[in-house]
Amino acid sequence: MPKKVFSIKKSVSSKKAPESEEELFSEPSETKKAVVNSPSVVRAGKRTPELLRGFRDILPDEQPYWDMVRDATRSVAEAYSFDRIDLPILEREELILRTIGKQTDIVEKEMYAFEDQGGDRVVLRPEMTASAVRAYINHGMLNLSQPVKLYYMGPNFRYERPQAGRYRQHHQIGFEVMGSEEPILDAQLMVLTFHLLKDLGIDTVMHVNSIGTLESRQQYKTELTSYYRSKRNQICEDCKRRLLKNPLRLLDCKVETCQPIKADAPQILDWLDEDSKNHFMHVLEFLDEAGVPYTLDSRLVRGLDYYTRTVFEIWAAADEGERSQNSLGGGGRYDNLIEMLGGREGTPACGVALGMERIILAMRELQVEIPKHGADVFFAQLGDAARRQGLRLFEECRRSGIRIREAFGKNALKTQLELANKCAVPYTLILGQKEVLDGTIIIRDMESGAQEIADVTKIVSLLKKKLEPKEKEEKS
RNA sequence: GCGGUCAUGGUGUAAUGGUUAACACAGGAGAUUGUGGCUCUCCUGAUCCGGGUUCGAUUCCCGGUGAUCGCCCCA
Repeated sequence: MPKKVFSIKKSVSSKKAPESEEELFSEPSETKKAVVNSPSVVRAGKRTPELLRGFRDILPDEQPYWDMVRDATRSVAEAYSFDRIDLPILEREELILRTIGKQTDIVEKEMYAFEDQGGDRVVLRPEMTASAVRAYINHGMLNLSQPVKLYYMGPNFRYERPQAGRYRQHHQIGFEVMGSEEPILDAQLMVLTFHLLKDLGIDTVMHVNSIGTLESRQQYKTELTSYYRSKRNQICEDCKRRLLKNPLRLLDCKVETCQPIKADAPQILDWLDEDSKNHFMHVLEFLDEAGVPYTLDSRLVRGLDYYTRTVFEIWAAADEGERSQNSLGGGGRYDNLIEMLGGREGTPACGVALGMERIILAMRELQVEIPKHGADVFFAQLGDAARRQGLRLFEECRRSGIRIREAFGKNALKTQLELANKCAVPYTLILGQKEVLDGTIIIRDMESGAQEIADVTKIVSLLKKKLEPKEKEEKS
């Protein structure tokens, strides 16, 4: 339930009697006058609504980073034979409840869930694996050649306390492989993740673990729980809670006093069933072969209930050893999920999800160079006649592949040349009244300042000729 | 959800219980209405919101909101 209906309310004193808001919207002329005369209320009407907490605008400045991440993702996905899928942002609440596990924080307190006008319980998706699996089942993808490999990018929503690299709306990149339990596929996910991030200038280390099947994990949980029960009076409050709610999370505790207890706790690897153990060993072998740096992390568990066997997290190598909170991504195998959602029984799958904001944060910290979109030519115009021709001339250039910039919004030639300078173009075209009458145009070499007058009808081919040698230089 | 720190133009900083809240960058206009990279002039533009203390609050106090860090959790 939304707590506040009108954002205006914030600017009006929230402590005033509730009538004050009534006054704003109701008629009585005397009180209305009084209210309108009060400066704070007058301003309140004009106040710009603020961004919702944990939400943000991605401004033009930052877009080059996003473009770079998206481009790299597409190219890696294509290379590894993943097909793009776009999934809806709104899903049935049931889908998420059956997927993530009702006990998790995500479901218990972080979901944007509500009833729509038709009475359906819906949620803004908190993650995308559930949707991908649903789509796999809905569209009968089990009839395709297996495994089905899908990738996607898009926003997710979690009502959490915002922090650096953590937002209520955040974006994820995901890769899912459905319909095969070959350990090489688990490894491939990690390999492609490693290389994707490397392409983006981030060196990473994979943290890997196996949490076995549901059955073997259950046995381990029992063991772990009884171990911690015996130490119950020595552990922190959070751990006491975890003990009841989510025992595997005990292994995540960072409290000093819990560390020795944690160190002696039973290890999940000792409780794996034979098949899982085998599977895991193969995964590690493949990783070794692929040269992906990883560390075995027997305390890595992952938050979502649907994981089985392989689980992993990706950390920036620069963050190793530091207590940076944010992994760049994580994933694992979910061999039961497809069946749990009504798909064919025993259909195995695995996947990985990466946080785009976190990737970009890491890129900024590492000062990764962003490729700039250069320009070849700037078009400067003077006077109405020139502008009229300008639109057509501009389009002609664009069509023939010349990267051209303009500033039709400016009049002064001086200003336009300043902008041309900022664009770092080698040439500027100057079209004024005189040139329009003569059917000519000026080409200015921005480096030397030399100008020549050209026939306006031949300008495109002339420019291309001038630009050619420069392109060759750039390539060599 | 809990705890710490913080909040001044678009950005980065300064200052103050008392007249026009300063500076840099960015933005806009201009330096004989047709020429950039240097320079100069002018302009736009801010004390997060609400309440309290006070003759007077941007400054002090309280509350809210937001950001940030840690915890929880997670991408």
